[in-house]
Amino acid sequence: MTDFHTSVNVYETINSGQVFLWENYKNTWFGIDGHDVICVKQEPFEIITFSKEIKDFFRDNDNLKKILKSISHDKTVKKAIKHYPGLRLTRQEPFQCCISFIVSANSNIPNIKTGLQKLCRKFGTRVQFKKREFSVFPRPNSLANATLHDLQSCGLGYRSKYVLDTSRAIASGEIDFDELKRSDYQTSRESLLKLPGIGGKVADCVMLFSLEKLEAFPLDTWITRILEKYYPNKFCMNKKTISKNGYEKIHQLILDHFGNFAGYSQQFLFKMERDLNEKKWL
DNA sequence: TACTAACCTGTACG
DNA sequence: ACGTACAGGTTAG
Repeated sequence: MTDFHTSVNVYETINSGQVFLWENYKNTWFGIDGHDVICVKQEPFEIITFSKEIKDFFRDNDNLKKILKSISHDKTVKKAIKHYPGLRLTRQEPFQCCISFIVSANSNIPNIKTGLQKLCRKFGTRVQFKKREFSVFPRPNSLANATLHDLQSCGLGYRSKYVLDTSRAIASGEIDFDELKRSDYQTSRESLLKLPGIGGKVADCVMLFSLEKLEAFPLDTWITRILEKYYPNKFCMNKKTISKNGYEKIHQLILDHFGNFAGYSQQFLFKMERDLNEKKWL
């Protein structure tokens, strides 16, 4: 806890596929987190929010020592941790996280970022912070009352309909993120899967990055590739696309191997393999 | 139940 | 140049 700030690597964490609405100016990172803006400096470490709220966006209260020990059960994870010792999971505002990963489906990071920025500029309120102007993320109501046409104009493609209908479900109270935070993994997952545009992978992202479910392990194309490459035959990843039932079966095997903090191991593995393949971040 | 194609939209390759 | 493939998946059949 006391030496946390010297151990987190802001650059690595921002550039690990968890967040999209972050910009770097000189030695400072600015990020949109729901209706708030966060400003982070690495050296010396400093984190300030527009709302003046204290946020542990980098999850400084996690017992990292215990968690890293818990997930260090094979040489691949150990290597990834050694390579990215400052990589952390983030604790994000759930609505933005939810919409972000719906938008991320079958897309790429530059596209996702552009689409989300357009959403903010069109539907979010503008604020001044540190002599800069930001458009924060729209509230559920704003998107729920948007027209499909306006969402389309943000370049979201066929995901526009998903964003609209999911926003409506959240604005109406049909889905309550605070409740999902208190629920267990399975209950939370089943609720999320009812929303349009949310399948197993997106549900895991939302749960891992914003609903306190550290056992969530998003199974995307990269992780699938990683499991085939480094854990041959261990997780039965012989298929190109994972069926709904297959997803749950594999997740159980994942928990058996990586443990209850499997989500952390996913982040280290994902970061390592994407860098190895020189994929773009923010 | 298990598997496939279709899907908006940029951008990276050939 | 200009077409084609592909990108953090989900959904409808």
